[in-house]
Amino acid sequence: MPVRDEERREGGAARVTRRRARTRANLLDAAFRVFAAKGFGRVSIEEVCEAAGYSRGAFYSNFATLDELFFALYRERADLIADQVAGALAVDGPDLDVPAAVDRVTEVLLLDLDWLLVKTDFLVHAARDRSVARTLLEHRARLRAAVADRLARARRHTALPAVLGDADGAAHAVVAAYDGVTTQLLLDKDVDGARAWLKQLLTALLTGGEGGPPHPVHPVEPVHPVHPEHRTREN
Amino acid sequence: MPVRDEERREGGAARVTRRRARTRANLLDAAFRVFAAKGFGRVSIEEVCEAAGYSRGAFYSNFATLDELFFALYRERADLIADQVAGALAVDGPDLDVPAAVDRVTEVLLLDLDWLLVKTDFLVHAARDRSVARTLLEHRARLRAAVADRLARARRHTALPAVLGDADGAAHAVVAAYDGVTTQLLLDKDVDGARAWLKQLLTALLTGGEGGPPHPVHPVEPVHPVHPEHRTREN
DNA sequence: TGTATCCGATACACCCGTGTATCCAAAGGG
DNA sequence: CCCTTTGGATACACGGGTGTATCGGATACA
Repeated sequence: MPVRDEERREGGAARVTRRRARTRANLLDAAFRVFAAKGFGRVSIEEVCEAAGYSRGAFYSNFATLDELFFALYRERADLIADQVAGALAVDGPDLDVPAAVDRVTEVLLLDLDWLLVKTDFLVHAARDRSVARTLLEHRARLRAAVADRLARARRHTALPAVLGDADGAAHAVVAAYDGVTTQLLLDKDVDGARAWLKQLLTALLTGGEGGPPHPVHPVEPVHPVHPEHRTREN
Repeated sequence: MPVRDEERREGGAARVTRRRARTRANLLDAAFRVFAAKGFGRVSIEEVCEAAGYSRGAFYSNFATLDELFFALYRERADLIADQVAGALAVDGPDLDVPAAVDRVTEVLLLDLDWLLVKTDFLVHAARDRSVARTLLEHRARLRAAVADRLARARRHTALPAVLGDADGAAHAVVAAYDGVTTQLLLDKDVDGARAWLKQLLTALLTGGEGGPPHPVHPVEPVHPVHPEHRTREN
């Protein structure tokens, strides 16, 4: 039987490790592609292996189950994005330029449609598994905390609307807006529109209705004039 | 081979129909339960039939594929809810009491966690199928139109914040808020908290920061003091 | 370079779900 | 009340994915 990571040589680090790490990464990459294309629920272990150019032996040598791989995949990418967001929030000095920060964060969050697909699959998965849900909630809490922290430090400049409560409440609102825009984006696939719309929403929430965006892009538009193939006029 | 609905007797309506309608309804009901419990991706035709107390023959006599059933199921329930929302919006006279309407709509939208689960599954499904996505977008557009219409008629009383644009923009924002809150709700399962939070968000969006809710319930709370078994303190 | 170790490929047995074809019983019309 | 039509059950053949055990080649260290 293959050994997997548990209980390697006690003395020190594993011995081979290099090849192993590569194939593990390859499997994760392939899985991402396949999951994005067909959805977690419709994917078999074989498909992942085939896409990665390995046989099932390689898979079982690195993961016990497809769920485990999915979890690892999510963790990896989610951490990566969390870092990017943190970076986008940290650019300014000690004080915060809200609209600029909103722009930067929006850019990062709505970058890759495939990631949003996979992330949503993972949400659905977590919604039915308490332990998975817990870790997902922790991730979100971390992100939210970063936002809240940043908002709190900027508070003296632009006062937040009272209805949202403190900075933490505002951070919750930011996340909710992000999730809401994501949902729509998954359906109409209009990334640019979603970005514009998210910026607008965040501005509305954080400034309490003042300071509309410089570009009066058709605010919320049903029509999608952007690149993709053909679009329905009814969104 | 089973016949299915296509091309029944030309002269008039089908002949038996009664039994058929019952079993179809039963299948849909059972499917809803099973989908909610395990997720669309992890459900087989057999499981649905077993849950409904039928054999696979019954299924293939009523549906061609599991996707078809899923689609029918979604349509049915979504229409039902759309009606309820329309009802909740129509209660007031010609003019609108915004906070009251927000309460009623919130109550309807966040009623059944199982429905939210299934709905999200359907979203994931639609995100990868253009035609399915189109019909889902139409549903959403209808709902949004109802909201926008209602908001437009109430505009003279409470002016909407300018950043959102017209009533249609505001309606978009309402939907986004709903979706965002739903996402969080799927993870923490705190229906009451989600309701309160949605009300608050909508109020913030529609009144532009004025008129906080009468109950100063812990605005956005991480801690969930409500009924369910045991909760993590970190949400 | 030799060699012990590890990793991934291959082969096998198995189960589960699918789809179709056939058949029996229930339902409704006359 | 009979008889035609219809709906759902049963039987069958099949494909595909799973998990495990075994084996040969690659890899890192001395």
